[in-house]
Amino acid sequence: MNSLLARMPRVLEWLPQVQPDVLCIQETKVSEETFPHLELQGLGYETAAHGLGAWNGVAILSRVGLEDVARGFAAEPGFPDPEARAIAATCGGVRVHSIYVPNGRTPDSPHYEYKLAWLAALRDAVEGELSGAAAPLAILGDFNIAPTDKDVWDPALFVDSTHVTPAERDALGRLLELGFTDVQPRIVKGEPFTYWDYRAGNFHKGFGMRIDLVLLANELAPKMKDAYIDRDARKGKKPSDHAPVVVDLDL
DNA sequence: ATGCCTTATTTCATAAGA
Repeated sequence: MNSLLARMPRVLEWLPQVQPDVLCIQETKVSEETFPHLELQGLGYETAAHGLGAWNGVAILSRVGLEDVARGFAAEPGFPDPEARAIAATCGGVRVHSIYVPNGRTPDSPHYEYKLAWLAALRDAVEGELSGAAAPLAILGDFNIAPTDKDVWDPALFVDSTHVTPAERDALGRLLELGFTDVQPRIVKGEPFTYWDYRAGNFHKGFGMRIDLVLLANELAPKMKDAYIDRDARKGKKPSDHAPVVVDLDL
């Protein structure tokens, strides 16, 4: 979102147009009290938000039920206190997680160690949830990891940079090993990207990354009918720097 | 045209994003 409040005009246009049953958003930059619950409920969605204020913030919108909301997860690391980076709810028979993985900044930064610790703790929390889970899991959000070199516009520029290091990719791999599929959306204009920096005309040059992922429990993957990146949402007036990933499941 | 950073805040400068 890069601020839900700043993005509301786009959200109010996009939601009725695409009409997802469930929407997971990240970087809302808004507290739960200030979250625009009523406006979104007016479009037919239940809302669950987790936010502490100016930074981070995650939420789930659903029109197919929103039950057993959990904010954060077991043993979630902080910097130093836990931030608002994870929320989960059961929607239409799927246990949905909306997550915002710490950025990491640079591999020599304490924020990078925090990122790896957070990912390891998320993996453990998901493993715990899988034992005796009543509903299949889906983990969606801004992972701040490009899974492969194909997921960045110029891998040579990213050597030794955050988002592509083996440690980050391994952390994602350990999550996937629990039984998840990294959904590969349809390619639009030859790009698999979900994020383009605002600066230097990167969007128009095709300088992007695929860092917003949808991880489906392997049992859900065969039920997927379509997946695409809504690249058009990155265009126009006051867009986010990320584009939505849309996944269609036949449940 | 898709159009060359944006947002929030301890606000007119800085931190953060990735």
